[in-house]
Amino acid sequence: MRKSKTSLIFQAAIDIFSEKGFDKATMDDIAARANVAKGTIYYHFKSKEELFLFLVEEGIELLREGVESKLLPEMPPREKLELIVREQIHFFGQYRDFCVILLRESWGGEDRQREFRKMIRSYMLLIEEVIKEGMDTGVFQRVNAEYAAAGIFGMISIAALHILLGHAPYDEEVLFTDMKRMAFTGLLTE
Amino acid sequence: MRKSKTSLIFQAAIDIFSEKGFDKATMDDIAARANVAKGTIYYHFKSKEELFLFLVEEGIELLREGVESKLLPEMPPREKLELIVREQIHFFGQYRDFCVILLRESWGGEDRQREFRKMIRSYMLLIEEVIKEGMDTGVFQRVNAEYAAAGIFGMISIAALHILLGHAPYDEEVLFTDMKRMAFTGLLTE
Amino acid sequence: MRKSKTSLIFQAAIDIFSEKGFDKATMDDIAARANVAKGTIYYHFKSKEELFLFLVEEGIELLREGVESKLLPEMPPREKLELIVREQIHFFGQYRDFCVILLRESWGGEDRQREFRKMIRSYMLLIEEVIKEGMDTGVFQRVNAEYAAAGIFGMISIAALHILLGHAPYDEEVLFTDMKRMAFTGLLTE
Amino acid sequence: MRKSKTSLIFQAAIDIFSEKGFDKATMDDIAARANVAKGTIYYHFKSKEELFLFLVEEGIELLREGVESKLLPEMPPREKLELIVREQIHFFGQYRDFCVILLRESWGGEDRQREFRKMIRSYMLLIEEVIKEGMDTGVFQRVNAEYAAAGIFGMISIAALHILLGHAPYDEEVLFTDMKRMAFTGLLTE
DNA sequence: TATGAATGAGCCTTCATTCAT
DNA sequence: GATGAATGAAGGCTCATTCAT
Repeated sequence: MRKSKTSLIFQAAIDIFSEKGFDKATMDDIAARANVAKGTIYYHFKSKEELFLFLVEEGIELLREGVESKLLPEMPPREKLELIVREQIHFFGQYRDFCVILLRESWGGEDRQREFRKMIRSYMLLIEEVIKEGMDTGVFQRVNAEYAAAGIFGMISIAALHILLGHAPYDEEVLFTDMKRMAFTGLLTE
Repeated sequence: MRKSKTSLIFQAAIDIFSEKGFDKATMDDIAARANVAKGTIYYHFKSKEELFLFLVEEGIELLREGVESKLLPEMPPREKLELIVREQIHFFGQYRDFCVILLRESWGGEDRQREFRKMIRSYMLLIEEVIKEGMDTGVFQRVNAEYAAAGIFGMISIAALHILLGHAPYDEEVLFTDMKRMAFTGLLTE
Repeated sequence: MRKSKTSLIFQAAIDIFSEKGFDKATMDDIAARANVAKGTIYYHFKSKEELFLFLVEEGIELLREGVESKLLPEMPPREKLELIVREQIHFFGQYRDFCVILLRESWGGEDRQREFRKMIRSYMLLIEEVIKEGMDTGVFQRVNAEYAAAGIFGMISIAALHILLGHAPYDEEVLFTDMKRMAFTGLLTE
Repeated sequence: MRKSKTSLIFQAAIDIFSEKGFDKATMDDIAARANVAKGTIYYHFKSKEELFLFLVEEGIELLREGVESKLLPEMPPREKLELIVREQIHFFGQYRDFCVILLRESWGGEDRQREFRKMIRSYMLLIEEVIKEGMDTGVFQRVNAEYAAAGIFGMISIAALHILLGHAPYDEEVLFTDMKRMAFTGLLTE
């Protein structure tokens, strides 16, 4: 038996939570998927809430670190932003279910939701820094960097989910081309 | 007695659903907020699900019609898109709670969620049409209009929500300026 | 408008109660079937219980009076019993739904159920009297007349319902022949 | 702790269901009677319906098997029928509450009721077989065996219940004597 | 470590009954 | 006489959590 119980549960939780969302998912579901007794989950995680929080934390960290590790200091801002766009699109394709969770569970006034937004914010900050750098070096126009970062994150996220949850195949290349164009030059020809 | 029970319930439902989300909201909550007996809700709406669906339908319709009625056929596409950006930003400020609901409950595989995405799609189509018109007349670059529409909708939505749920005041003018710039010319100075 | 509201409700109640039984039937069902407002029922009957009681009373009275009026004093007991058997079989065929109600709602410790059994007992007494008369004149064997009356009532009732609720057609003639034989000579050939 | 929770619940369910009938009985009632939490019932039985079905299944099986196991192939049909009459009377005395349930809940068009009638039919078939055997060997008169079986079952059932729910004591011996006489020779002296 | 039986608070929904019109 | 909107008590069922083993 290679897998520890903890990671079995973790994997099962991702499956179930993304399939059903936080509220509709039950600990029974997760236990069954992980092939452990329900009590065992409580041995490894304090509560449903904690399990969920842990899971989302890991997910966002995966996205943030994945992008951050590829952002080399010497890259020009333009290249950095291009990389972010590409990576986020790729991440959404790869972790579709997690992304559904993220977009679903981050809005509202509960502590958990505030917590999630904080995590997302830590990712947005990456974008924000790049935008600021670009503005400072004169390659980017002057905008409110926070708004712009949120906008770019949202643009990619919603477009990606729109496709992933629709019927069309998820063509990363086309999506990347269009999202890059929108972010860089906008729609106007002139 | 000015207010009909139905509209009392309707208002209370918006409050509660946006505060707690569909699953956590209870019919008791809504009844209490509306100052009616729980049974009264069921006299006017068949179920929690139906009440919710009705509410979201109305909300999206309000957004869509509000925008559509202002889009005059003779406007140039550029002006149309500008109007859309402005209106959507205004709508989010005005119906913050409803918008939280919308962004929260539209992702996932349940029928209800699929239904919501269809409604959102009907709004996105407005944007899509304008983009297509712009591409045809040569003022907009050639992109996948569906992706672009989803992207613009997402950009505005997430940026708006980001502010609305944060601590800063919701400055529509600034947000409008930046979102318009992003949509039209993108970030690059050149 | 020939029909009084009262009788409209009465008819609807028979339909609904026999279709669904006392507990599953709702006042809404009955009101809808009778094409009156729900409040109207309460104008004519004090409660669901009372409506039901009234209805069962009428039904049993119909059976009892129907039989009693045909039992002429000068008939020999044997002929009387034969008539009872025939009439009860006919009644079950004609008022199948009501008979279902009767057999369904008469057993248990509630007041209503006790009341129903009293009504049934008033019918059984007809049978009991005939049996006693037959024993007195020597044409019937000596048995506990009360038990025998209950037995005959049950034999016909259950056999009739068995057929009526099964798939076979309700052949009154065959049933009558067999029930009469069982009651008069039993199964033994000798 | 001798009693398993399951059998505690089972016993409580018999009590409550026979006291109040299927519809009026509540899971709260049963839980209270069994001294378990309501959730515990649902841990052992999927639903109220299933609990009830299980209970009735067991009961009829008890009756059927009890009788069947005593019916030796070499017995003459007359002796077999006598045994059936005796056993059924005994069973009704012993499981009065269950018998109330049975007679109460078997009539109507719901699936559950149809299911119950099927179970009862399996018992009636025992009687039917004996009657057919008797007709074949010439000791019983020729009748519709199905009707006759239903009739005998009903005769005993209703007579037994009539006594059990009345005020008189349940004298099995007298009842047996009379029911046997009715089944074998009928009421006529000649 | 791991289990799974047991718990009980909480939720959606139904429906007999009332009452202002 | 008649209506139907409104009520609120009650019931079936779910599920996160606990705990004895």
